[in-house]
Amino acid sequence: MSTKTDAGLHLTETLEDYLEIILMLSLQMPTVRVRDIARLKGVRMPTVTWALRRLAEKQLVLYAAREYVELTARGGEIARSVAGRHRFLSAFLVKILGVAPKVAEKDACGLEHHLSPQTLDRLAALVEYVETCPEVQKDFLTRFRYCFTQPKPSSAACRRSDCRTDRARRGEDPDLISLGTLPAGAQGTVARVHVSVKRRPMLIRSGLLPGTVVEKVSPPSLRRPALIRVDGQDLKLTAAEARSILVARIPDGEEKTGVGE
Amino acid sequence: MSTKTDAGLHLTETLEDYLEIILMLSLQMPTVRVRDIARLKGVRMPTVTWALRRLAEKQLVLYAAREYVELTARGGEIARSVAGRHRFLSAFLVKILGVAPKVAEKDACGLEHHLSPQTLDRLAALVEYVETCPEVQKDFLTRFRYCFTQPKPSSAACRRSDCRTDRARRGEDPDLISLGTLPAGAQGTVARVHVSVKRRPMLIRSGLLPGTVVEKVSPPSLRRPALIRVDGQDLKLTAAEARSILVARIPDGEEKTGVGE
DNA sequence: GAACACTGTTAGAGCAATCTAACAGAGGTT
DNA sequence: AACCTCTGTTAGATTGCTCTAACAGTGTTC
Ligand SMILES: [Mn+2]
Ligand SMILES: [Mn+2]
Ligand SMILES: [Mn+2]
Ligand SMILES: [Mn+2]
Repeated sequence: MSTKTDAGLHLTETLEDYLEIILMLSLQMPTVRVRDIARLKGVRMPTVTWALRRLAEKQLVLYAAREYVELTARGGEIARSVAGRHRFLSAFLVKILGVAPKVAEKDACGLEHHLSPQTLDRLAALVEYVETCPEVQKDFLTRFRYCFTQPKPSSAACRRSDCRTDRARRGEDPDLISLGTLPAGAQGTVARVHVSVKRRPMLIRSGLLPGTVVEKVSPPSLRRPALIRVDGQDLKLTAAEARSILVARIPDGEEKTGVGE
Repeated sequence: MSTKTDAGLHLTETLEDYLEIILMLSLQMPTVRVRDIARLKGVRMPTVTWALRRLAEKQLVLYAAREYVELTARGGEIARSVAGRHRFLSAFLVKILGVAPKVAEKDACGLEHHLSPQTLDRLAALVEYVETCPEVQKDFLTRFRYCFTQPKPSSAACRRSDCRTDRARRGEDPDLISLGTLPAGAQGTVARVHVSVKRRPMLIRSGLLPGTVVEKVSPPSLRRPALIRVDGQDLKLTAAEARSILVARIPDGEEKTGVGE
């Protein structure tokens, strides 16, 4: 029964968070006080007073000075929607991706304000798919963890004749090639960063994300460090890292220019 | 070679966006002008002047009044990192989730500022896994689309003896039960919202996300509309919808209270 | 009943990010 | 030389969100 009175109501991240917090508190305690909101949000009380006035103006809370705070029907609707996205995202990060709960909690609370209905729907679909489709579900997550939680990239755990990553590293995959063997001047799009769990986040942060176009600068070698260029930035990799990063080679003549629109 | 001079540099979303835009422009044109930044960001020129001064203070751009703008080494590093997240997220939304490119573009630009390194790493891992692991990859995305793009929930496309969703709807799955047959007063966690592509986003937005605890209010029936409660909010479903929403039943005595921390 | 503790509001300030209006420089036109 | 156009800056106002300092109400304690 979502009344279509949405007309031009733009809530800022901050105000959405206040609504979410008021909902949380109203489920935990009989009455919601300014003090509790302030504590949970990590701000001072006058700031909460300010926010409550804004929310009351927009008819999202019932608020009179010095009285308890209550969500209106509309406010509760929005609060539940924000809280729902928060809970869902947090669960997705922890249960599917394996992010640490505390980090997931914080990220979820930042991300929750930037998901369009369509993206939310599709992300929910992915989770439903992974968790209910038998062909995928049998051990989708188990294998995921198995392949991405090994401390060392070439640990025996992942040495399987049917593992595409390993086959590519042995040069047996027609479509993937390691950065070690990619010729100088050639380009590829990153497909797999199969390095130690320790070093991975650092490389990821340097821009080695799946789909990123990289150019090999140094000549191919399995023994020597490799120099590559990603988004116009030079990056030096150890020989082992270069061997463990797999790319889909871009044919000569179809070179891409970094960040292009 | 990321110098660890990160010490206490908190960039706001806005300033990150300016850096990203300056990088884009510097790759498209020989010199970056205030005018172009303003146009791309959708703001007026004085606003850009203001932003450039802030960025220059933080040593992220080289900027002198009336001169062309350039990223410093540090500024370029951050800009590439933001642009990388943007590109990656956008590709994830479009290529994996199937979100419309325009929507994906906008969402990505909002989400890019709220991903911790760990979450980014794990999300990248998921993409690498889906795209390179043969057991999963063979037709992971094909099946995903196949199961979630059908206009009608019970279209023949998804009627397969081994499809868990269909088995559950026929009452043959031990762990999943439809909201139609869930008894009054019983609780379950949403596992699958298998309704028409048209109606799905509306239900999703009403809070029917995977993992959400719902309570059945009306008695079980395959023919009559169902009344359920999600996060303390009542929701009415058509009989067909109720039959197509599958939940994992929560045993009596282990009831959960909505949003709890 | 006076002192104290706790909660919450008011007043006033500051920073981030945006706008409009007005002005300044630089080049091209007549 | 005078004028026009394009670009960019300055100045000043505005909105959102936060703070501190001071004050007000309410209840507890001695
Ligand atoms: Mn939030
Ligand atoms: Mn939140
Ligand atoms: Mn952005
Ligand atoms: Mn962006």
